[in-house]
Amino acid sequence: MKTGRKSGGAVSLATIAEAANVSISTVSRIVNGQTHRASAQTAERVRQAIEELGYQPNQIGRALKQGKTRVVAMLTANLNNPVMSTIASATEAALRDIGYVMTLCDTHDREDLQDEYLQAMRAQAVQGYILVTNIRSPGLAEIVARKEPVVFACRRNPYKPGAFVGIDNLQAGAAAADYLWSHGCREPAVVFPANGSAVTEERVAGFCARMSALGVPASRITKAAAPGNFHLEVGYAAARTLPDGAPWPKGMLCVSDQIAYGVYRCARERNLRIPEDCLIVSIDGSELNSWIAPWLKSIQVPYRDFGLPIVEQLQTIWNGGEPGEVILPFSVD
Amino acid sequence: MKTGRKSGGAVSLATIAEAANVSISTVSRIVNGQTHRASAQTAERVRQAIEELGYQPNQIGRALKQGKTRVVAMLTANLNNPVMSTIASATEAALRDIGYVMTLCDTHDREDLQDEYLQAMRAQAVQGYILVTNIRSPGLAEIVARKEPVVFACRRNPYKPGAFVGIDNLQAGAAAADYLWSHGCREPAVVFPANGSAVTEERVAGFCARMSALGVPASRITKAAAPGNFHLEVGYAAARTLPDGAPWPKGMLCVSDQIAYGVYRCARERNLRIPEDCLIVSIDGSELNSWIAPWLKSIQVPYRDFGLPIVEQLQTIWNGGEPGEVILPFSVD
DNA sequence: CTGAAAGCGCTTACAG
DNA sequence: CTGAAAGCGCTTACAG
Repeated sequence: MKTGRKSGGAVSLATIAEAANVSISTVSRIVNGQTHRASAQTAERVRQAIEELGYQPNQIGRALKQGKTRVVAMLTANLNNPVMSTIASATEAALRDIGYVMTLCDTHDREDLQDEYLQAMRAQAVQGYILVTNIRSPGLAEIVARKEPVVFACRRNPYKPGAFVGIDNLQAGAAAADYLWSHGCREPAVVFPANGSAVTEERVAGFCARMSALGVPASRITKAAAPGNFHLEVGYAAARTLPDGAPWPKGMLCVSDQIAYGVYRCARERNLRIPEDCLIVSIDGSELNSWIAPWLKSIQVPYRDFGLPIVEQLQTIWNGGEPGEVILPFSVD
Repeated sequence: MKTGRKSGGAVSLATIAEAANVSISTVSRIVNGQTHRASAQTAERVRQAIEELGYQPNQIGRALKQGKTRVVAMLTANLNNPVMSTIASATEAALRDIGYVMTLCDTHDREDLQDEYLQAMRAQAVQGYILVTNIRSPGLAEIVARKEPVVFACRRNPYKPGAFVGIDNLQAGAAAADYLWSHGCREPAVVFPANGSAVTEERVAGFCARMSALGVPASRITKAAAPGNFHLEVGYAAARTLPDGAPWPKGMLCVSDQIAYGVYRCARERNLRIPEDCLIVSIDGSELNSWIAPWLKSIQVPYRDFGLPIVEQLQTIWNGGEPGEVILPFSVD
């Protein structure tokens, strides 16, 4: 009886087959749970060999044959933003539950990096793409045109309607307006990125529309904006456009938590007390706020709950279905 | 002349070979840059076909043949911790620069999840593992025993010496002691996880040793600890063990930024002013501090610089070398 | 119940 | 300079 194992070689189906004195086909079937297609004896012998030799199926071989890698790529604009890392870890857990692995790429909001990763992931033959806060890019356009399975989170597919998980940003902006209004604020400000995405634009629009409905015309809303991709710096720079010396508006919407943090820094530099001098509302609801940003009122977006619907959308696409939009509820308190 | 492409099939080497009327071998060589091994004409014809048909090499086929996937797995305890996400994004960039892809897994500091991911990554035939803040687990012990390429960051390999990237935690603790001492603190406190890792233990030990050398005996150092994995909550719970009503120590080392945030919450609840009532020093130096935690003095660990040495260690291992420890400098201001 | 064979996409001696 | 062939580890009709 041979040792059943080439020295140095990894443990493969062939190793097990030899050890258990059966064909590769038989081992394969048993490994894949088609245990009833073999005699109890054979199955047992194979199981023993697997146990003894510590066999684990090589997914590369499997992937090549089946054309399915069980790998999904997530591209995100900035891992250091808690919004992204929360979505990432939630999605990863949901994928793991269905036996998939997630590869995570940080595009730094750069078109060239987004395309580079898209291409690298394609070369890895991933089975799907998840774009969290995408930007337009030739590579993305191509992926969409090729009808690859792709789900968008936070920001919609910029090229055509399709799978999306997010919140109603207009409503979130409106909720911020309600909150400030109910706290007596009649001349609010709104802080946002000058060259912002649809997301921030909608939040601003929803805010202004609701304020208007409440009797506060757009002319009485101070707009503070600044260019840039990184919201911390955008918030800071935007706040600095408010006249120094003059009092700030009594209430303010910052379109993201990070923007609010940036504004806070500026407020500190100007010796303003938050929230006494200016009530700041933002949208995101990062977990960290309750620990170190108690001065911030942040509308909670359930990013942790994005994972499941994202994966469900992916499955819908894989099954040939037509994915739609999943709009999750935010909460104000 | 045929169309050169099976309908529905993906573009493979064979597609290109047929289109350019050469053998698969030839296309393969050209794709891999062995362009001098073909005539200029042939090379040109192949290049054209590749261009026209949009061919991209399938890494799965390549991986199966070569036994190299160009994928590396990173396992991290908690993606939501900025420390981890910073290391992750830095490492990913460094890997990308050498043509590798990184898969990121969040173990939530759980032994079972760590092992599950280790196994999944092995099945994906990754070429190496990077463990950021590992914990002991049977699967990890096995990986180490099998001598798989593995690099540890922050926490050392618990099973034997080897590749490691981190800082000198004893010295960092000592630096914190110096800082508090130089600010007049003679009866400090130290806050840490009760069942902490070697990292936090060393920081505490370094702190106490230096304090002792400065003439502050261990008996005059208040120890506040609490169990748990999540430092925010650990810090909060530990701070609550300090007697309410009584004044806090004038200075305090929190072994991580997150611990400090937890302590801060408790301080707020007790109407203490930070840093006026208690000067808090921590170790990590997260970027966010300057924005929303100006009250915190944090010793900076250059997590962003971990990426390169981590990748270099991996390369050393791949090349059969003996990796050592890379100890990076922290900075106090 | 079981096995031989083809083939997924690629690389790599080897032969010409 | 170029191609035929073997083989990486797996799955899957197909035949017995």
